[in-house]
Amino acid sequence: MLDEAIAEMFGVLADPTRIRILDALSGGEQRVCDLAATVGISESAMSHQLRLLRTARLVRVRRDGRHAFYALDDHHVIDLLRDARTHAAEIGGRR
Amino acid sequence: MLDEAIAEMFGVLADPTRIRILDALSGGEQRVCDLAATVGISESAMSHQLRLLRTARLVRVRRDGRHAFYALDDHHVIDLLRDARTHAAEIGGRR
DNA sequence: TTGACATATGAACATATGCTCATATATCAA
DNA sequence: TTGATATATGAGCATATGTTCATATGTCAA
Repeated sequence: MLDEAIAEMFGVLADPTRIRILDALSGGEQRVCDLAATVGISESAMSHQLRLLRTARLVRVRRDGRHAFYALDDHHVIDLLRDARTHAAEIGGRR
Repeated sequence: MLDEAIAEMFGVLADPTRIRILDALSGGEQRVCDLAATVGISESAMSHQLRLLRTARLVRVRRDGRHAFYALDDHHVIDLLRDARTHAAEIGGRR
């Protein structure tokens, strides 16, 4: 049953757009519109993606007036991305 | 461009069946038919899944006669699963 | 070689996913 | 309050994904 939860969280990470969003957030919190510009998708699409990331607890929101600042939720996200990068780099090197 | 590769590898991990396969393999190498029985899917489906895992370099094969023994490819796979489990457990605890 | 077993793969189908478009909600400035 | 801006969300569409069924390939025993 935990496998289901783990697969679900990997599923949220299984999209290049969302990886780019998390990359962008690794430098610190950012507003939705700035993230959209950085990543290169519409603000609507960004909102949809952020909802997924929020639901999966990969990011968290801090609201201030009419802005919403998103940030990485905890250190495990960083660890996961680092391990994934290391593995991907090794695969790439071996190929 | 690396984001694409990373997302692709997360995509391979984004399925409970494949997580169960990797779990099963964390105890050591296993034949296709045994894996199928353990995980509870047909041998055909298992073959398809193993091809995905093999292509993603998450598992490797050792062939011996008419059997094929599959095993986890490298330590990064273990690390990824461990981090994912830790994160998932924390989320579960917080919910 | 023949027949049985182990694994691999292609086609097809049903479901899931990410985007766009339209619209809703909320906050601030004038 | 009114208009502008920032974010959120529902519906719909096109594509991707996991399974089954059928079939192919390969190995061993008789």
